[in-house]
Amino acid sequence: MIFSKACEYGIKATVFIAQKSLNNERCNLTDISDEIDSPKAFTAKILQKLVKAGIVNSSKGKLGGFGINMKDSKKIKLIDVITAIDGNMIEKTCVLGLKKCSEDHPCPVHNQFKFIKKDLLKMVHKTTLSDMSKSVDIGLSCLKI
Amino acid sequence: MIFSKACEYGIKATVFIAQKSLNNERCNLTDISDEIDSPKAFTAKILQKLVKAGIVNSSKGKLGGFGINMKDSKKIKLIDVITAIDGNMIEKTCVLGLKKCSEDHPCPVHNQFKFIKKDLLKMVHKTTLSDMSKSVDIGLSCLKI
DNA sequence: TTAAATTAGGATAAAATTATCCGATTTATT
DNA sequence: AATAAATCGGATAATTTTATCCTAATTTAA
Ligand code: SF4
Ligand code: SF4
Repeated sequence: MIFSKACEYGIKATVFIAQKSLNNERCNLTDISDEIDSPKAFTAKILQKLVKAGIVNSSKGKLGGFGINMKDSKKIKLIDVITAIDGNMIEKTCVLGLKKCSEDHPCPVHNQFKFIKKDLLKMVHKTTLSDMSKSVDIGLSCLKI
Repeated sequence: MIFSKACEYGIKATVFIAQKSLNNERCNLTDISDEIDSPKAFTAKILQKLVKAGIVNSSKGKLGGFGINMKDSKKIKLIDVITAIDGNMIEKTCVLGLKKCSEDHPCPVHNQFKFIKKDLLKMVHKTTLSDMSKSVDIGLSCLKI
């Protein structure tokens, strides 16, 4: 609901990598899928997308793994991760999925729903990777179970 | 996003049937899938669910079709239609899909998201079939294109 | 230089969702 | 009674999403 499974994993993975990067630790695929409780091979595919989108960096070989630039994690917003994986459908698609959606061509729930959508978009544009990873780091929130 | 395709069709179909019932007209499958622009056979399956859930009534044979009791349409809420088709996942599942979700076991976006979820639930519990169908009936909203 | 550990990427499989098909049943009309 | 129009319901197909497998390429360390 709202996000695809791939996107859920992507968000959790990104937050976990960012959290590790807080303490200058790199992490590998096994760490990640263990910590966020996700299928390993599938998570690998998602990480590739995030690397291509420039959200996380990766390195091969022994001591390789994934990381996120500390400076970046303050600039990267939740919406960036979502867009990298699910595309921009969160911006354009909506409850009843009309082809054409606007104020003068609304579906029967548009006026009720538009405020919720606005809040949702505001939230994902505001929340940073840094916010989320710090919250996990100090034990205020969890990534699995 | 948010609702499955089946649920989108279900909501639109229900609203259309309710609108027709406003003018004491019954409608058949062909009318419905034409008016909401949905695949006919798939829509038939969804209508069966709605009939079983007691949201719409159906009759077979010539002059058969679907209808909604006028009195009912004031009592039937959007949440009832959603639950009939998608089950109650809208109530229990959430953005990052943790297995256990609560105030003392939150994911990193729980505190931002909980208000949005609350608003969404409030909305679907408040909005009636009558509200939606009247809005379509007087041309304030549309079910396709 | 060899071995081990890692990401990258293509091919494929499994599962879930969406969609179609067809025969059975019901009902009104002729 | 026959016919036509409608829903019902089971079987199946197509598509999309989720998940796995395997090989290649890269990098470190022994
Ligand atoms: S709520 Fe508004 S934007 Fe969303 S589908 Fe309905 S008309 Fe379109
Ligand atoms: S937002 Fe709250 S309820 Fe939803 S997955 Fe996160 S912790 Fe669970």
